[in-house]
Amino acid sequence: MADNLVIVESPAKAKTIEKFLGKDYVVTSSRGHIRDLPKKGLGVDIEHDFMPSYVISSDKNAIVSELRSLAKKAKTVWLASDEDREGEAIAWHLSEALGLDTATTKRIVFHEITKNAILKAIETPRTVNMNLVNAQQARRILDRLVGFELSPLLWRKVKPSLSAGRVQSVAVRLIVDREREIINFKRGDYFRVTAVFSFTDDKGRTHKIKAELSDRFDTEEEAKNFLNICSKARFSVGSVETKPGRRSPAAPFTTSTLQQEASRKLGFSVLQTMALAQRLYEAGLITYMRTDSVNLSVEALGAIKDVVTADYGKEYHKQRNYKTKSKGAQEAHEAIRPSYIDKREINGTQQEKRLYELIWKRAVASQMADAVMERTVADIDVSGSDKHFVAKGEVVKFDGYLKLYQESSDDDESGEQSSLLPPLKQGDTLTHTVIEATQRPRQRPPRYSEASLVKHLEELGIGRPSTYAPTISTIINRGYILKEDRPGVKRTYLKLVLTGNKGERKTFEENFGSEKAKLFPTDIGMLVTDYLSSHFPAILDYSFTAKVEEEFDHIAEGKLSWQQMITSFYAPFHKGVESAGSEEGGYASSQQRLIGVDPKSGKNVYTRVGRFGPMVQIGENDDKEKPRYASLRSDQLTSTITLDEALKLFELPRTLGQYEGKDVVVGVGRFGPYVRFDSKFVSLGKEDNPYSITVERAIELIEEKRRQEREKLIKAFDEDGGKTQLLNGRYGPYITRDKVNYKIPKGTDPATMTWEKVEEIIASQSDTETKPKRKYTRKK
DNA sequence: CAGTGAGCGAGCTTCCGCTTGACTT
Repeated sequence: MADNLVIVESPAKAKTIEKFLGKDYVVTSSRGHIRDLPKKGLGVDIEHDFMPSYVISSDKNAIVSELRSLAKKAKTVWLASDEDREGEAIAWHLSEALGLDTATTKRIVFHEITKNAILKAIETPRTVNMNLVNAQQARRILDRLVGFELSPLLWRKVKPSLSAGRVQSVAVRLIVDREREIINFKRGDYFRVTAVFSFTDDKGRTHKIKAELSDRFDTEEEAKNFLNICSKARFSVGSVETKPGRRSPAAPFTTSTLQQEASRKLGFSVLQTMALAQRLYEAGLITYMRTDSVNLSVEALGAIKDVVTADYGKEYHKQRNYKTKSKGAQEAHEAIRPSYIDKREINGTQQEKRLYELIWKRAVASQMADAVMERTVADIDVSGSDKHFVAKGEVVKFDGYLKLYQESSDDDESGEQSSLLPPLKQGDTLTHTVIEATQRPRQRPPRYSEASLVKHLEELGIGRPSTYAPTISTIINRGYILKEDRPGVKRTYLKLVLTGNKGERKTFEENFGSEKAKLFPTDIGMLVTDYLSSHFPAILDYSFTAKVEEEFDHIAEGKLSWQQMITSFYAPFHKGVESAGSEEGGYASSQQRLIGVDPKSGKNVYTRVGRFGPMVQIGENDDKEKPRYASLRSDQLTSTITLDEALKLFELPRTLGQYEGKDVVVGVGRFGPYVRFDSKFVSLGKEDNPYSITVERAIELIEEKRRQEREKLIKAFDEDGGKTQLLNGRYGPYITRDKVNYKIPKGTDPATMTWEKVEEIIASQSDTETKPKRKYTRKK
């Protein structure tokens, strides 16, 4: 038996380290935190200095007992969790749970998994730093207090099962604030003027030069006037300026930048990126994927230098050390990079390969030379006008890192690639081939994508690499935001074209404002944000996390006690919760908004978020005749819905016609649009619209459902009078008996299934009573 | 399960941050 037990956080890491350390060391992992506040209840004693009660997490019992027995056998236990606040707390919880003496147990840290780093760490152990642990406790307890006092307030005031927290509530607020900016954005158009000139040089060669007017016009009139001037104008080069330029590569990936680039370049969702990266990590192909560090190990720097020098030459290599810019970074790991730089390609799925390639290129390019260019700007004067055109040219003198990799940006609207300009000099005259004034819409603020939200959260220091993806899932699951595609609208626009001295006015049509996988707030998200912002402005403040982080730092430095910090936070906070809870007037609801008059009844039409969500109402609340109500669709907002859209909601449910002597009715229910026929429901397909669906299509859906029902039963077993059945379900064939379903093991053909085989399957799946079988909870 | 637009019945929901499996009805 080995004398030494080393405990790290991740099993994959344990495997690697064990190889470095040799026979005397057993390396194992805690798999993250092992103890925490209880899942239910506050778990913090408010009356007694906020004393927390920790319990072994339910899914960690087996790991903890295994660690206990290993620890007992070892002479020395080395706590090697990550070098940050959370890692320090894990080390402390481990020593508590394993019955080790915190004051003497060896604590080691390293922020790269290389042999040198590990051996050095073993030579220089310390003990658990309780100041750092206390900073973590303060973080944990503050989050618990905020989350578990605000959430119940929302259950009472808005809706059950909602949640609020230091991170998620601010994330929602970002999206709500952005949507309001978009709603309040003043639409408008401008005219952008572009030109193609032709120029004949000394040697008689003709060149085409693209240029854009330095000013934009607000109205068609102004644009037209300018083109009129152009039709008679002379064009001459006013000035030519050539400047050298440089571009440097981006730092190697952190979690956040990986998520952004994988989203922009590969179209992956944040969740998808993390799942793929996890697989690459577990396969030993990349370093740890949840990191905020841009640092590369000395060994990696050397390996990259070798690759760059061999493949591109010495002049393409430049060693760089990057510094993190993000607030609150804790840098317990390296940047995300390939484990072996010389491994160009990997085996795996297409997606894994693409993500690996991205990581490889980014890491290698980060150690390459700047790209050097020459930028030329020529001003082209227009006689009879004080405005001028600008032509830009750029020549890459040395491509440097661009040979391998170029970072993309969120707003890739820059359009044309600039290229070389012909040799112009001051006073040269040009003739215009064509000049166009194109009507463009003014650009509104962009909606967030998952990745750009992560970027913004990181800039504000809110959330950590391990929580970006789960935070997005949470606010979607709570119904605060939606991730959606929106089709956009048809827009007609003008183009004034001047060819020679002949002017034309043309109309074009384009699809405008379509969105792909963007984040939209729901009415509930907006309501909850407004409610929390008005009652708890400090917590919804974008800088709240940054402020408390400062105090956590003081605790970590031993300058402030965690109880002191929590006490001064909690007193005013809790008072706010109490006073909000005792406020008169039941539920928080949004203001009623009058959107118009119903032409049929002459009554007012209002929108509002009510007890059951966003709705439209025709008629007054205190009318003798009860108002009519309809719920909004999930992609509509009470603040932006138009009268026409609102009235349309009252058209459902509607009867399409008759089939087999019975009514065919279409409506929208809890599970989306449906057709009701003979008291049975059939969901509409994705391509069907309940407002325009024909009776023929509805019948088609009904018949399709009937066919499925007919084919549902594969076999009923006579052995127990048909109680046990083989059925065709949504996920393929399965066995059912007494309302409990059993899956069929892979490689078993359901058609030839025997009674014995069925018994065997049921027996094998019944004794593993790890999780309760599906419960049927019906609300009435 | 397939709208509702209260007023007596239960008990639950929830935070953030560390980490991986178990397991899809």
